[in-house]
Amino acid sequence: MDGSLEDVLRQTTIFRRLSPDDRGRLASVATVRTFARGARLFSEGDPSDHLLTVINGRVKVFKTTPRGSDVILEIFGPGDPVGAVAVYESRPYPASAVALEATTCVLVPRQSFFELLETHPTMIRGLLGGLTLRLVELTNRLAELSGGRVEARMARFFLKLAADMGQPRADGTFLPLALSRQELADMIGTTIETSIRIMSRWSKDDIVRTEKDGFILVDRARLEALALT
Amino acid sequence: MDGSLEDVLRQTTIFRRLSPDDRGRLASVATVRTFARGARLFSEGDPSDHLLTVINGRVKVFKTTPRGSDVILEIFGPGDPVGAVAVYESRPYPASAVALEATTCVLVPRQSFFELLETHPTMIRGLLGGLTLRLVELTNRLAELSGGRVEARMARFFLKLAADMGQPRADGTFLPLALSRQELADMIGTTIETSIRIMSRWSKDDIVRTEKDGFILVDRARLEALALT
DNA sequence: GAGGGGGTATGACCGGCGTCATATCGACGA
DNA sequence: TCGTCGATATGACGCCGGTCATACCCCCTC
Repeated sequence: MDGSLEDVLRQTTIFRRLSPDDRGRLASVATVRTFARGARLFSEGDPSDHLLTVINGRVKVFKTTPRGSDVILEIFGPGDPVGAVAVYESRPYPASAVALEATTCVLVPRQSFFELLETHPTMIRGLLGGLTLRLVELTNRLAELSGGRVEARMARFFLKLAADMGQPRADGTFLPLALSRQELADMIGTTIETSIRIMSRWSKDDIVRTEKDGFILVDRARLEALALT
Repeated sequence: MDGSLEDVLRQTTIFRRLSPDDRGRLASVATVRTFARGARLFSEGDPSDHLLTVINGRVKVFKTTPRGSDVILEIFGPGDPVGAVAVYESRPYPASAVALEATTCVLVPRQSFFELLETHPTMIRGLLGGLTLRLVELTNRLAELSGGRVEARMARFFLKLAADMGQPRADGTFLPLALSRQELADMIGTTIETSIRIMSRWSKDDIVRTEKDGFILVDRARLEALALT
C-alpha cells in the first residue's frame, strides 16, 4: 500500500519534486480517504487540520458571497492540493469544498506536515512555487471576472479549458469535464438561466456541444471571435 | 543608514518576523529607491529582478483586462511587498505597478534574496505566511466582485476601508486615502460614470463625503444597509 | 403508475448600468 | 488671457442579463 501511495505522491504537482526519501517520509504519515459525490471535504471556517490532495475524482472549491450565491474558485482534479493555503498558515479554511463525484484523497495531518517542513527545508521551495502559481491564476481570474459580457467570458473560459485539457477529435476539441449549467454559471459569475441560454444558442449554432461526459468545441474560430467581444 | 533600513524592514509585514541577524543580512543587500507620482515600478511581463517593498507612499498594482480596461488588484502602502509573488518564482510580473504618489521602496535583488533563502531557511516560514494571507484576501475579492449591485459593492468597499484604516472624527469616520473616481471604479469593477453617479448621490444624501485627502463616512448605518442590498 | 426531485430549457418583464455626449471647473503652460 | 488637459458631473438611450414563472425530461422511490 505504501508503495502505491508513494507513486501517487509523485504524480501530484505539489510533491513531485521531493526527493524519494522525503516522499517516503510523507507517505508514512499520510492516509487515504474517499468522499461520495456531494460530500463535504470541509466548510468555510472549519479548522484546517488536514492537507488534502486529490488522487482521483473532482473537487469543487467555492465561496459563498455575502448575498448567498456561490463562486467556484477552483475545480481540482487528480494531483491537485485542496486547501493547502489554509493548512500552511494554520488558519480556518477560507472557502468550502465538496466532491463533484466519488473522490479519493490523500490526507496529511497538519501536525505531521509541519514537522516534515521543519526537518526538511528543501520541501518548502516547492511549496512556494505552488503558492505563487495559484496567486497568479487568481489574479487572472480577478481580471477576467470583472466586467465584460457574459458570453465573452464564457467563450474565454472554454478556450482556456481547451488549452489546459483539450483532446483533439475528429469533430472538434473534446473537454473531458462534465459540468452542470449551474457550475458553469458559478465559474464565470452569472446565473444558471443565462448560462443555459448561451449554451443552448451555441448548441444550435454548432459552436459548443454538451455531451454526457464533457463538452466538444466544434467551432473554435467562432469562440475566439466571441472572446474578443 | 543601515540602522534606519533595519528599522524599516522590521515594520514590513513580510520581514517583521525575521530574527535580527536575518534582518541585518537582508539590509546589507537591499537598496532604497524613490519613484515619482505616476512612475512605473514595473510592467506586466517584465522580468522580476527585484523584490520591492514600500516604505512610504502608495503603489497601485493593476492588470489590464483582455478588453483594455484596468482592474486594480491591490493598493499597497508602507510595509507592503510589491510583486513578491513573481520574484519567488522567477517568473515575469503578472501585473503592472505604478506609484500613486511619491513613493520610496526597498529593493532586494532577486539573486541576493535567493541566496539568503538558501542559507537561512527560517526566513521562508514568514514568507509562506505572507503569501497565504494574500491568497485569502484575493479569494475574498473574487467572491466580492462577481455579481451584486455596484452600489452594494461600493458600500462594502468603504466599510472594509473603514475597518482597516478608519479614523473616528466628530463628523464621522475619516478614511485617509485619496482615490480618484476612476480608481474607485477600478477597485470595485465598474465604470467611472457609475462610480461618479453613486458618489454624487451619496454626497447629496450625506452618506459619504469626498475631501481633499480622503473620504468621510457620515452615515455608517445607511452604508451597512446598502451593503446588504 | 404516481409522485417527487434535480437538471435543462424558454419566454416575459424590466431595471441597473454601460455607452455616448456634453458641460463645468481647476491646474498648468505658452 | 487664452487654450488645453484631466477630473468631476449629469442627462439620454439602449440592451444585457437578472428575476420570475412555467414546462419538459430523466431517474429514482414508493
